[in-house]
Amino acid sequence: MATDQTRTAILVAAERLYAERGFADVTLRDIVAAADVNLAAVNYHFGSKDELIAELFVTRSLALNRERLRELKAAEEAGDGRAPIDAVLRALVGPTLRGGLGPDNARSTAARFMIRVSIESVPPIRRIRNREIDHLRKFVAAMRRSLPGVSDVDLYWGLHFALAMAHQTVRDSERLAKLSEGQCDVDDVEDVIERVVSVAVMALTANAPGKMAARSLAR
Amino acid sequence: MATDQTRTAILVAAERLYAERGFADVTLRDIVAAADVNLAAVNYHFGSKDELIAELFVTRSLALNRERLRELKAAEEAGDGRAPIDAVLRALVGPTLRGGLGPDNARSTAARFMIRVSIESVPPIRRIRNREIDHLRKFVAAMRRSLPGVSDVDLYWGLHFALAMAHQTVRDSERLAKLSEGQCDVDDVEDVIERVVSVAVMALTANAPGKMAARSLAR
DNA sequence: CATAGTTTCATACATCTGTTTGAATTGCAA
DNA sequence: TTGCAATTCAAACAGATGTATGAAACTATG
Repeated sequence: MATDQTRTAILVAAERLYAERGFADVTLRDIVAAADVNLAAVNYHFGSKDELIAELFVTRSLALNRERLRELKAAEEAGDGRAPIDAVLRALVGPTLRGGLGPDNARSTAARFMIRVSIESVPPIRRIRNREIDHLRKFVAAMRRSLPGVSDVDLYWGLHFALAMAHQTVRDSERLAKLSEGQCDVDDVEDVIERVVSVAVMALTANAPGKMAARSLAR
Repeated sequence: MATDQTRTAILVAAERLYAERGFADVTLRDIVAAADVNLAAVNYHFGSKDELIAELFVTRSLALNRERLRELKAAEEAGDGRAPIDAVLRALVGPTLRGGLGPDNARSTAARFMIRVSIESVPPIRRIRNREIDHLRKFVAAMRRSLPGVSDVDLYWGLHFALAMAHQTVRDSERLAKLSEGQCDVDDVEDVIERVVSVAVMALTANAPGKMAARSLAR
């Protein structure tokens, strides 16, 4: 039995390589070299390169969604089914940021792999990725419960912007670090989370009661 | 002379294909087929595939930066060297959003190409891309003039978030459209610009006077 | 120990990639 | 028209890539 040593070694090596260098220039031979297994092992255990990628993605995708929903549920239960909006947003962007930022050795390859996925959009994944919509809808619902006065359109935009900020921060934390010459500490993960969440909260609540408040300000 | 018909045809075809399908799976043969020229033409006119990509990127990058700075200058001149913050941000994200959104036939392939670049980070481009930092610094300076009370760190984060929202909106407007079942109209470009700008303005001004206002709210 | 099933391995295969080559064609000046 | 340089073209090249094959090695069960 041996717990599928080879299979596991391939999965680990592939995820690390994809996370580091992207899908474009990681070959099967790179993977098997890193995993120290035979070239044919990938096709034997997974069928094809695409199926290997798909399995990685499905696994990580489910794990990320599970973690998000776990945090959301905890927040909603603490508030009798209605979580404060910042808690909802924290459950949405927290897992991604926690995994993707921090000192190099602290970042999970899993999270960086997921970022790659969200960036490069390789064919075997594009098909699976539609399920993400259903997952996000659950957060829209939680946001609606939290902010009954806000229109759906604004909720969608708020969620969209929150994810945008979280993603871009993980994807290109290097540019921000360079631009700010180290003044923006992207390794202080909890601070980053609070920044993203607070901006998203403002976006959602600014024009909640009176509407048009901040919007007209920006005209 | 013939104004380099072949050269131009290649550039046009390559930009369109890269914008549509990304760098990963667009081959030289795809490009020459779309441009209706001989396979060897790319190497004859550009030297290599990488140099073709680099030329496209440099051209578009300069054009985008020029347009941003033009809008910034116009705004600052209108205000005696100090533009309101929303005008600065509009100059930053406007050109990108205007080119990358709107009905299909209105989107410039140039803008979509630039989005691809910002996503996929192919080697020949990664080297050139450092100049972007210098360009962004000019906007940080303008933001500092506009909001003298805001700390540099907050300015950097504000710029970062503004670009994040703009980019993600162009990159994945499809997901937002699907999620909202068409309720979020990403084709209304000016509305999108105002949304992005207004959120970024809030992020920058919320804790400007008293500090900690919104941050503590989100705790 | 023998045997059946699983897994590993070296190797080969077909295809696709960017690039090169050298001849053919074109455009234009003398 | 002639001659020369610039451009186009078909063809080939070398290298890399994902996959397939069939023999070898291993594992565990009877």
